Amino acid sequence: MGKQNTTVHEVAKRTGVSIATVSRVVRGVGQVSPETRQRVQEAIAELGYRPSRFGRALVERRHSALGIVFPGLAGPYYSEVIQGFEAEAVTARQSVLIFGTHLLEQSEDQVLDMASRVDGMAIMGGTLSNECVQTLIDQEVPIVLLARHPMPNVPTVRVENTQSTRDITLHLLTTHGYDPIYFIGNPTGSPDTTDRWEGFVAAHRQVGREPGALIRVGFQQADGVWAISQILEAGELPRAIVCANDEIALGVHAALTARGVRIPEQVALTGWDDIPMARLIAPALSTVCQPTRELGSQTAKLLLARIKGELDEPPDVVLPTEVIIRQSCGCTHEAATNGQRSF
Amino acid sequence: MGKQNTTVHEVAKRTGVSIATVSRVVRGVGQVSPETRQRVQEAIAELGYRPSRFGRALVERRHSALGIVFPGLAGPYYSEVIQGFEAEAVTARQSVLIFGTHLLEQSEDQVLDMASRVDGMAIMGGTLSNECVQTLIDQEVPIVLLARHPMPNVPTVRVENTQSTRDITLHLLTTHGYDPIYFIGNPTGSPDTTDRWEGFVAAHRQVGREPGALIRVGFQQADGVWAISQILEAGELPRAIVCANDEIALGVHAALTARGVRIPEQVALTGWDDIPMARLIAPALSTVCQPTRELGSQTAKLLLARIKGELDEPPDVVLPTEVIIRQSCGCTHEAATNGQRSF
DNA sequence: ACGTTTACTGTAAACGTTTACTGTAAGCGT
DNA sequence: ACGCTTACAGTAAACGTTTACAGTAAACGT
Repeated sequence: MGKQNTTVHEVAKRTGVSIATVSRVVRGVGQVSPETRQRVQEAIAELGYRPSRFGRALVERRHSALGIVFPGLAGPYYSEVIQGFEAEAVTARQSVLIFGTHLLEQSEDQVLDMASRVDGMAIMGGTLSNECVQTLIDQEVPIVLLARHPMPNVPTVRVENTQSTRDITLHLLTTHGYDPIYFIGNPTGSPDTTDRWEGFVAAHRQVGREPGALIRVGFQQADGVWAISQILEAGELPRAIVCANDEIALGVHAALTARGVRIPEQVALTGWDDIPMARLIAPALSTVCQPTRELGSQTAKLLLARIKGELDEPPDVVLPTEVIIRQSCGCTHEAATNGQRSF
Repeated sequence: MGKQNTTVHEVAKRTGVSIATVSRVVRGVGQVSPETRQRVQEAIAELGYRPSRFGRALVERRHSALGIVFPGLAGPYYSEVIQGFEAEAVTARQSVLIFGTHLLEQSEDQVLDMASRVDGMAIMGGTLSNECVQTLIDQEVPIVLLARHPMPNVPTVRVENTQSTRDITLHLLTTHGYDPIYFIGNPTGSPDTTDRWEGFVAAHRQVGREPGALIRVGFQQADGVWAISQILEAGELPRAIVCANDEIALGVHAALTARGVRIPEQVALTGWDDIPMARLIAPALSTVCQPTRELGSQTAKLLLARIKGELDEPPDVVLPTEVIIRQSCGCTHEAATNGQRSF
């Protein structure tokens, strides 16, 4: 709204009716005679009138907008989740305000600011400190946690991480007999990764082995490359690598390929997310598929219900994931399967 | 703001002062005796009062927020631009509302909606139809175009595309003598790509040759993979490939490597953007570096000036780019240079 | 002692909507 | 002709701020 020039009053004066009538025409409610409606609509068109969000929001006491705060990392995963969220919001005639923290610490103020522009917000992953989330709760901002560990009395939507990562790690350990297996990712960087690391450890315990080394890096392709250089600098390559997500795995794949290391003959590899590129590299990446889009849409649904006050007992929705076996783990093309559903 | 319970009135009543005084304390302007200030601040803390955006925005007639609409594609380029934009906005104490169109057509309504929540907006690339932009202009929404061809009377920020793409193409054509050279990307998909394709064609004309084939695909890694399968299906590989961006080049790189095609011995390759992964693949990617972050920050600066009405003649800012020669074009490590600045 | 400045605080009018309530005239059944 | 319903339209009071203006008391200079 550039200048916000025209108001109901001007439309009313021009048409010779009261502002109440104009308001009724604009919103299509109440009773207005066809000819009056017609005249008002003409005046609206001529003057280019658009109702001010200010006035409307003030009296309606709501913004008709949802917020989502996410780490702001590039990559198809985040993009997909947000699309799912938006799609659901749009059908409920709500706008979506996106805020990417870029993993910066000083973003608390900005989050609070966003809270004053929306009717409720979704908080994705470990983007915000628990104190910050608590502040939001104290201010009675309706929130739902997305891909984050639940907090008391807050609805949560996430995917099953531990069991599926345990399964895929067990696949490497027992089906293929690999040893040692490294984990690349930062378990303290996101709740999802925390759980995946836990699954990785659980698999090793289950077969009575010590978990392999943890290479603690970020979430992007470049981090995967960096991890490999770290590993090589430190000594030998492991027999297999479990990556916290596909982006890292893509970086690892590129780095290993660049150095002539053969996957999976020398080093086997798995990812997480099943992004489009996963099936396009050679060998195709064994990974875990999560319902990314549904994650977003479920979150939006819950948030909308929360705002309406329809949520009695805040649920902790855990969506199922699926281990996808391709070739990077060492399976042959024929053996590859899209089966094992976790949770 | 969940319930937006407390108002100035309650704080005022509790403290025994008028709402004007409360307002003065909150905003830190005007004269208030230290002890009154103290009492008011205590009441504010106790009641957890936070001023309502509604009321404030209504009387101040501004949102204190900037909007940015972008394609919503995954990848570090967009992420960087937005970070630059946000950084600048934050220093001007403005919030940023992000809207990703996801290249969907039906987004006009949502853009208009966003326009009613911000004081001005940046429009990135070919995300919006010209009609839609014109609607915004007609509604006197302050806008600035980002990585898009200028429109009359609208400030624009973009980077130099044509000349640098011509330069890097000429490098392949003359320094290396490659022929034929293909172009992978969609010239109608974004204004940047339009200009890059133009530079590609210009280079060929300049040496009296016909431009090689255009493989029209999207902007992501998967599109690069797909392009290679298309090319192979159609017949021979070209001697070199110019990609519209680094993401595509990464996909092409992965696809060629997977098929055992040697880069640059059999097929040389260049990208655009100089994303972090560009230098990390083997051979390192020759590309064009653009000041991504500055693109975002300049845009925000211009937008802020535009909103304040400080912009007399809307400028068309074109930021310089730089050809980065690494090894994927066929240069040896020694020959690699970070020199040739375009524009 | 008196006018003038100074420091502080309050009153009330915006800002642009929505909406409960009231008013008016026409239509209708008897 | 009379009362009752119905369809339409207007009045005015919110909603939660900011801010121009006015008011009051103390301090100060002469």
